[in-house]
Amino acid sequence: MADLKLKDLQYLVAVADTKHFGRAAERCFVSQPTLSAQLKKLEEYLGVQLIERAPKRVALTQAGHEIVERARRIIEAGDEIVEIARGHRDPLAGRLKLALLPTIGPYLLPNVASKLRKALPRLELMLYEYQTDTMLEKLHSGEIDVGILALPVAMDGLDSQVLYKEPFTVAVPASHRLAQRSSIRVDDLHDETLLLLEDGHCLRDQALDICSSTDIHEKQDFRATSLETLRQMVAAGVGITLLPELAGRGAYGNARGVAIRPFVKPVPSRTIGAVWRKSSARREVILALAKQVGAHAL
Amino acid sequence: MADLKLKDLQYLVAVADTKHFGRAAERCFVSQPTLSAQLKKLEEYLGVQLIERAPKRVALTQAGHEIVERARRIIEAGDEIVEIARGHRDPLAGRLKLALLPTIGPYLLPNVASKLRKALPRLELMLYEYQTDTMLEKLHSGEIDVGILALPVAMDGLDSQVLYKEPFTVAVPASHRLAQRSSIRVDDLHDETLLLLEDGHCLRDQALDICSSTDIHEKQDFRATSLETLRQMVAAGVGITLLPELAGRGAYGNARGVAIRPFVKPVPSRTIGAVWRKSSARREVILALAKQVGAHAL
DNA sequence: GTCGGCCATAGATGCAGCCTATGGAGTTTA
DNA sequence: TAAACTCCATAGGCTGCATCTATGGCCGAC
Repeated sequence: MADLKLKDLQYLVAVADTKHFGRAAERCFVSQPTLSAQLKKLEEYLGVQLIERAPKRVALTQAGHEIVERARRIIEAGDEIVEIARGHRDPLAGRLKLALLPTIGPYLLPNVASKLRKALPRLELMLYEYQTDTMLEKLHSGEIDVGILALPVAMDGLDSQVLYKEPFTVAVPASHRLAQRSSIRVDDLHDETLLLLEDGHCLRDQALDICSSTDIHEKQDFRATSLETLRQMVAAGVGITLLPELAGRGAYGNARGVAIRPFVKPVPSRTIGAVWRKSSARREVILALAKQVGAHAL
Repeated sequence: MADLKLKDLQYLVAVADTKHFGRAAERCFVSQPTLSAQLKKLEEYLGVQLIERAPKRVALTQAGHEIVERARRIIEAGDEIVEIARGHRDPLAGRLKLALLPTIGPYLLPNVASKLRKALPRLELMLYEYQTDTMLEKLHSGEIDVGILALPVAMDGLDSQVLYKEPFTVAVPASHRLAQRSSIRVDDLHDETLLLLEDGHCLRDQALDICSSTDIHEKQDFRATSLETLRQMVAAGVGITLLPELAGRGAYGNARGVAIRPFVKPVPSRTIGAVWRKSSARREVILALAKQVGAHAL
C-alpha cells in the first residue's frame, strides 16, 4: 500500500513529454526498467491506466492527461520549494536569470561585470536579451527572475527599482554640419533624416517621442535590427540617429565616420530600472544586484 | 543525496499545524522518532532550518513558513490526483470519443441511444462523423477512441468487432416501374440510372460493387454529398439509388415520392463493425458499447 | 530533587527502488 | 524471409533508507 511519490510523478511527466520510456528514463537519470516498473506501480496505486503502450506509439489516456496536468503543478511547486530554500540558505548566492534590453545589454554589462563579481561572488547570472513585451511575459511566467528595461511599464504583480537615468546623445556622420557643434538642441535636428530601429524596440518609441516637438523625417522603408546596423548607416551618411549614452561610448563612439554629440540642457533621457515578481524569493539578491548596477552603470 | 519526498512535506505540514512533534507523528501514523528524523533530513537536504525547536515551543522559521505554504499546495494537488483517479476507476464511466460514418450515424443513433443510456449510464459519448480514411487516421492518432464503419479495413494495431450486417435496399421514384414490385433482383436494375454519393464515401464503392454484375449507368456529373440529397434526387425522378436498410427506415422511407424495396435473396449487404486501438485502455467499455449497438441496431 | 513532557539518538529490520540481464512483440532492413 | 533493430516488460539480486522500539538528554513544574 505505497502512496503517491514525487519521483513517480516526474517519471510520468517525462513520459508525457517524450512519449518514449527510454528517453524519459534518461531524462530522469534512471534505467528504463526502473521507470517502467515505477509507472506500473503508480497505475496500480491509482487503480487507473495512465499510459497506452502500443508498439510504436506511447500515449496518455484521458485519466493520464488530467493527472499529468496536476503532476506538473506539483513538480513546479516542488522546484519552488528548493528554490526558496536556496534563497534562504545564502540569499546572495544561486542562479539568477537576468534579461536586458538589446539596447542596454552589450553596453551596460562591460561596465558592471567586474564590480558585480566582486560584490556578489556567489551569484551565478544567466543572461538573456529580450525586448520589453517579451521580457515582461517571461517575467510573469517565471522564465526569468529580473528584467532591466526602460520604465515605466505595467507593474501588475511586479516590483521595480530605478537604476539610473540614461541621457540620449545624437550620432551624426563625421562630415555632417552638426558634427562641428559641441552640443546640440532638439530643434537643431529640424529637417534631418532620422534612422531608427525596427518596431518592438522601445528605443524607437523613445526617440520618436523626443523628436515629436520638431520637424524631422524618419527614413522611409528603413528599420535597423540593431544599434550596430544603425551605426554603419550613420557612418555611410544616410542620416542621423539618437543613441542612449552608454551605447555611444567605447568602441562605438570611437568608430570612424560617426560623431557623437550631447544634447544641451534639459537633456532628454530615459529611465532604466530593474523589474521582478513581487512574489520572488530572490528579492534580497535582486536588490543587491540593483544597487551595484545603479552605482556603476554610468 | 536524497530528494524531495511528498511524505516529508506532509510531516512538515503536520508540525506546522500542531506545533508538536508527537501529535504530528500521530496524525501521520508514524512514530515520533521517524517524523523527527525525516524532518531533520529534509532540512539537511534543503540546507535551511525550517523549524525552531525551543523547549515547550515549536515554531516555524521564515523559510519554514514559505515552504509550508507551497507544501500545502502540493499535498492538495496530490489529493486531487487521487481523486481524479478514483473518478476514472470505473471502466464503464468517463468520456468516450465515438466516430460514425455519415451513412450510419443519423440512422443508427436514434435506435440505440436510449438503450445505451440505460445500459451504460455513466458513459459520456462524444460523437463525430468521418469517412473511413479520416476515421482510421484519427483513430491511430488517438483523436477518437472508437469508430463505427463498414468492414473490412486495414487492421494494423487495431482491433474490431462485427456489430451487424446491414442489407441494402433499392430506392426508386414512387412512379417508377420497379415501385410496383415487392422485391427486386440486382438484374432488375439493368439500364437504370444510378445516383451515388461523392468520392470518399465507402457506401459509393459498396453500391458500385453490388451493381458491377449488371449493366447500369451512373448518372454523369452528379455526386450527392449526403443521403438526404440523394433522396430528393430520387423523388425528383432523376434516377434510383441503393440504400443501407437503416437509412431507408423512418422518415426517410415514408418520404413522398420515394419507394423503398428490398432485394430478393441473396440480399447484398455490408458489414458494420466497431474498430479501436489494440492498446486502448477503454477496451472494456468499448466492448459493452459494441454489445448494445449490435443488439439494438436493426 | 524528582517527575513528566518532549524531542533526539541508537540500533535493528524489512521493504522498495534501483540496477543488469534478458525476454518478447513488432517493425525495418538486407 | 530471415536477421537486425527498437522498445517496453519481466526476472532476480543488491542496497539503502524509512521505519520501528528502546533509550537518552534537556528543561520546566511541583
